[in-house]
Amino acid sequence: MRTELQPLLNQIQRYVSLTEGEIEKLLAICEVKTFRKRQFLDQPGFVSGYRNYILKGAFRSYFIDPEGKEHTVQIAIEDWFVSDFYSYITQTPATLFVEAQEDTTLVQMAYKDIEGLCKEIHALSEYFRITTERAFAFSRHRALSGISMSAEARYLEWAARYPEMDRRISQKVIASYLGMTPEFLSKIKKKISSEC
Amino acid sequence: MRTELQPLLNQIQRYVSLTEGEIEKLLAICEVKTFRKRQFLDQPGFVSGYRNYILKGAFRSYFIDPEGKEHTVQIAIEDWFVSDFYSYITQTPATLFVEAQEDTTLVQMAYKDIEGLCKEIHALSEYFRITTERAFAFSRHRALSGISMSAEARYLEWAARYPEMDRRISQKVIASYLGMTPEFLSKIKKKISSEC
DNA sequence: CTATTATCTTAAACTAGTTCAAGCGGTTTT
DNA sequence: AAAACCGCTTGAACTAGTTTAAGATAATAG
Repeated sequence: MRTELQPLLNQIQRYVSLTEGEIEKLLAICEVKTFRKRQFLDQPGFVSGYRNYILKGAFRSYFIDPEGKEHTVQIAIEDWFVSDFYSYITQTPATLFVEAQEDTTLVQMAYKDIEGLCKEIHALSEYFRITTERAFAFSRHRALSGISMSAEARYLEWAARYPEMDRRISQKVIASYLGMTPEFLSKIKKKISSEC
Repeated sequence: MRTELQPLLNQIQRYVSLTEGEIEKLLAICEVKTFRKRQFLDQPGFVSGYRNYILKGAFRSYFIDPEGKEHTVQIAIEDWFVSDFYSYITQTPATLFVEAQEDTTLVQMAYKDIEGLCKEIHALSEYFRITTERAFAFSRHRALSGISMSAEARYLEWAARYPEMDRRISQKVIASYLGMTPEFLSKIKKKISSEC
């Protein structure tokens, strides 16, 4: 077996158990790919064809609004799935850029292969049902707790929760992820460091 | 068969097909309940026990932030599912109020019954997998397209998309759903009506 | 039908965060 | 080693949306 795929199998088997035969079928649709820093995984105009599970590295997804401003939608490192999920689910052209922030290795599973296997393997369908329900619930929950927070509180909470990302990702990207200007984040960091 | 449950079956069979036996098992876990205007379906401190599918009426879910302000999270009418989804999924006490906006009839399916049936019936697991994936993708997509919009643009787009809700739901609730003060929404509506 | 309470409107003062602009180090390209 | 570029900082002017407050209108209970 390709041991490099073990992290993906571990992730899935945290939620469901697969038989030997099912594991084999799953591994058969997996492909490992590498991306260089600044390379795009998805980009506007192209349909997002894969679910991508990060083995090593970091990605971010972002879009550019009508006034030309960048908005970072997701920051993903090891053990996260990343893509323009709307494009993947609807199989229509992407609106997001999904860009490597470091040299990255990931596992790709094609849309049709996943859909086929979900129809065939009940446990896999359950894996995606359960994890997507959880991801949906958590994402809403997080969005809500952010709603009544100041920009400073949002940054402090996020940095405490994802110190690894705070270290590896540029301040400009973090600001656009947290919904503020880089200038304002700079001011916040100055204030924080002067306070303690 | 209980014909009042037909809308729910239609909704499910838009995505998957169920055998006669599967339909029977599903209907066996469904209960129809009615709520009076202003009655709570979920509230902070109590675990959300059901998936609720609205047959007739309207609900909204909201929370109260540390400064005492209400934020409406979801507005739901006929054919929508409604609950404190985070509480339902994690089976921990709710943080949201889910309150009837009109006298409402809905179908309730208990958490344990659903989880049991999803393990048993592959098609049902697929129904929830597919619809949750879509709901997740669409909710992110909508959140993004709202990000770079003014309060006025958000209201105009929302009202054009959900005219029915715009008619039935109070302006105060709509404002808190769209993330602005009722005063500001009032100004927007005045401006709109003076423009055309 | 009347009293009460909630919703909607309007306007003036206010603020969190943006925009613009300029300068500073570091790093990639030539 | 220069040139061009990128990310970070700093400050002053600005604005979309909030806050506060008070009056007008509508809904609901008794």
